[in-house]
Amino acid sequence: MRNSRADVVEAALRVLDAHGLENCSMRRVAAELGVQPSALYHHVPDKQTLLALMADEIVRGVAAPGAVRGSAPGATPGAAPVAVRGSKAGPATAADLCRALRTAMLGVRDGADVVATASAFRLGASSVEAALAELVGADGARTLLLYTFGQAQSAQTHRQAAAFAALADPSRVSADAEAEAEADLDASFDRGVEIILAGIDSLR
Amino acid sequence: MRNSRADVVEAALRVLDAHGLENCSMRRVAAELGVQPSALYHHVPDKQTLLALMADEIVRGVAAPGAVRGSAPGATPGAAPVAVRGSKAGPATAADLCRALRTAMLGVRDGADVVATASAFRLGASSVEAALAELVGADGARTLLLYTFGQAQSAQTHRQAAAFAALADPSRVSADAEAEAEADLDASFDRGVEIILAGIDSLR
DNA sequence: ACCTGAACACCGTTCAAGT
DNA sequence: ACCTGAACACCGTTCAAGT
Repeated sequence: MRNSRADVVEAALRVLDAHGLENCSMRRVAAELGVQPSALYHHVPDKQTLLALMADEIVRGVAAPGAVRGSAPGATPGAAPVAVRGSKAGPATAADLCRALRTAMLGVRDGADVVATASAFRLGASSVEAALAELVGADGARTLLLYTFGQAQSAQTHRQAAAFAALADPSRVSADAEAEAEADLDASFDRGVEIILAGIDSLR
Repeated sequence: MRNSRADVVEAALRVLDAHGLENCSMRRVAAELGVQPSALYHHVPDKQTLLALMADEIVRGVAAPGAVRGSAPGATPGAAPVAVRGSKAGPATAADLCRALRTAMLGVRDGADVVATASAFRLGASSVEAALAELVGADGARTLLLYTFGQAQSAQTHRQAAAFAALADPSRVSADAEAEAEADLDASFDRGVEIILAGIDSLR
């Protein structure tokens, strides 16, 4: 047995993070595994399904202080495992969950696009939605979730544009300015979450 | 003079609406115009730019009860012109603007994806953002806008999944059920906007 | 079960050349 | 200015055949 489905998803995430969604082709994933393109179709029916599996992997582990779904204790092979802030079995807040989801999506190149495209209809991030719903109700959960998607996508697109601009003109790009822009994006996200939470409270 | 840049954008939007983003290739757009693929590069530097122009066209006219930017009075050739509700020169509310933006994106197949991908960094929908900011402030505007993006994308993805399911099994799909699902999505969107507006008010 | 090799019908983009 | 024709380096997916 040479490769498993998990190997394929892992390799695909490596290619995604290194080369972006645009260049994350079946052929490149196959090359990453040292295998012919056609071999992938033994593990996965098509590219769309592979993208959905990648999205699941990116988002996996976000909604879980204690009650995870199906992950073996030691084996977390995919993207960086994201811990919910203050995850000492303490009750995570809705804001924590949203931040963790955002961090997970921003942790892989084009991760927000992959998750937004693949997961919105097939659930995917639905364990997060369920956790949020328990804290703030169904409507609030959905609002927070969709805002988080939109903001992550926007932040990631901004990031790429900045990277592209830096490539074209490296004259006046400091690491400081980059970090500052990133901090602005983070702060903007937090303010949005604050607004939504205030709205949920005031309508309760 | 055979074709203008506007002709190319128009043709591309026709192909998009008919065949979806996945099949909206430069070669198909060229075929739609009865021209060789290479001819497009006389009007547009690359596909990414064409997508950005399409996004602008989809969103054009949304933020405009009176003060439009650059559209000649009679000529609106692109996608369906979207009027803001109660657009009798009356002051559009923030909710109206968000609904109009959503309607514009949902009006073209995969429109939300095109706008979200192409416009987030290059502004694009920024005239809408400016109009919203005047009504609810910068943070509120951004929150509403990103929520609207996320919700429209999710709604559109749902729609496609439903269409796909109907193709696979047309046995029990009523037009009623379809309309009902659509109405649910609309209502869910409105509740999200309500929450955000309440949050903006309560933090003011 | 897992993979190779070859093929099919496509892509975006470039570039010389025509009118 | 606008377009053609040909080419280059790619795609996703299928399918017979190997082990």
